[in-house]
Amino acid sequence: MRNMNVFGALALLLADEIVRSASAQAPEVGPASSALALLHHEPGLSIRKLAAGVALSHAGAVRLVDRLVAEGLVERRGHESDGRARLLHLTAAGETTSMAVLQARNATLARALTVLNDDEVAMLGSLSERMLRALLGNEEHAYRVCRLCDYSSCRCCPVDEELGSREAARA
Amino acid sequence: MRNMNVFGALALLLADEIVRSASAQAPEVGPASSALALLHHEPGLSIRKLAAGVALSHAGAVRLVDRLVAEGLVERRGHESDGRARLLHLTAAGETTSMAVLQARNATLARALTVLNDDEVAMLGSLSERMLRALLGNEEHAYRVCRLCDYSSCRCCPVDEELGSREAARA
DNA sequence: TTGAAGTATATGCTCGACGCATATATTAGG
DNA sequence: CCTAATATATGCGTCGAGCATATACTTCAA
Repeated sequence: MRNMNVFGALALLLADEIVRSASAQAPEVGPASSALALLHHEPGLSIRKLAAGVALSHAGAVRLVDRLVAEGLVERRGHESDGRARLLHLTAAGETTSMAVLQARNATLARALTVLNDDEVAMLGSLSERMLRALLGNEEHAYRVCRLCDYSSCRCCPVDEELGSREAARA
Repeated sequence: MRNMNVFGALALLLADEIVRSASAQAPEVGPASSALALLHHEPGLSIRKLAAGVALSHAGAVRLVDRLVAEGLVERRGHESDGRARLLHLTAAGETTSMAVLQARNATLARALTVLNDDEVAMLGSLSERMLRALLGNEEHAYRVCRLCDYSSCRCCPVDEELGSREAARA
């Protein structure tokens, strides 16, 4: 019970600090930093998917993109075959800001792990991966979970693997 | 690097789910659930301390308490010697709601730990405690970190211990 | 080919939570 | 007592969010 409480408190502390440090690099607090990170990972995202990834209503996502476009960080491009769709892309400035967001998140996590040695980090990673896989929901949920992840440094993302293996299990 | 990413994603997932499940028991989303949990742990809290605990401005905390009072969950009592201060207390209904909030948080955490055996939970707790102590800031920060903790089931709270040992080290 | 239903995005409107600055009440110190 | 400090409350404006609806486009069927 005490272990559970301690772990829960750490999760809250870390998540707060991750979100805080990440959004300090974005033009506004809230979901903007997640949006920039998601667009870095998956350029050409639609508004709908973005809305799911940042846990906003569709209208909220439209307004968020409006603001990011006004800031010069994002641009709406037309879809070549579907005239309704807009492909969201980061501008050069958006890429820079997005990298700063990811960097801030990584620094926060790295700071937390400094008190552990390599073996302990590996152990923590292993335990975390099992919990992560067990708690993972559908694809929309996966978007939200990885909304601030640094994909470029995450080989064999367990979230993707887990979704893939479930898909395979259904066949 | 992969371990770090996985751990960070898990922290985000867990914190989101903890906050979501806890605030589902409160009359509104946002800091209300934290306020109820904090008041359960420390009856007679002042508005100022509450504001720090839920990361709100002073004015925001006043309005939050206004709403909780209107819901019949909290009451403002006068301080016996200081006429300025108000002692915040949970009503009977507030206690009930607060217990539901803590219960929801505990259930979420328990669900995450089901994939680990006892030894692994102990290991996770040990690693978490070291990170928690290292990342802990001042007393206000401690209030925020423990804002959803179930103190009644957390013997020897490492946050209190850590703050105490630092105090002792200064003497 | 045309019309209805479905999908993707955008907007009008309103609400409500928040913060800043300020006001009120009370205490403490000189 | 008078001033400064402390604890709480309020006037006011801002802004992000959601609901409902509008617009644009695609798909499918008759």
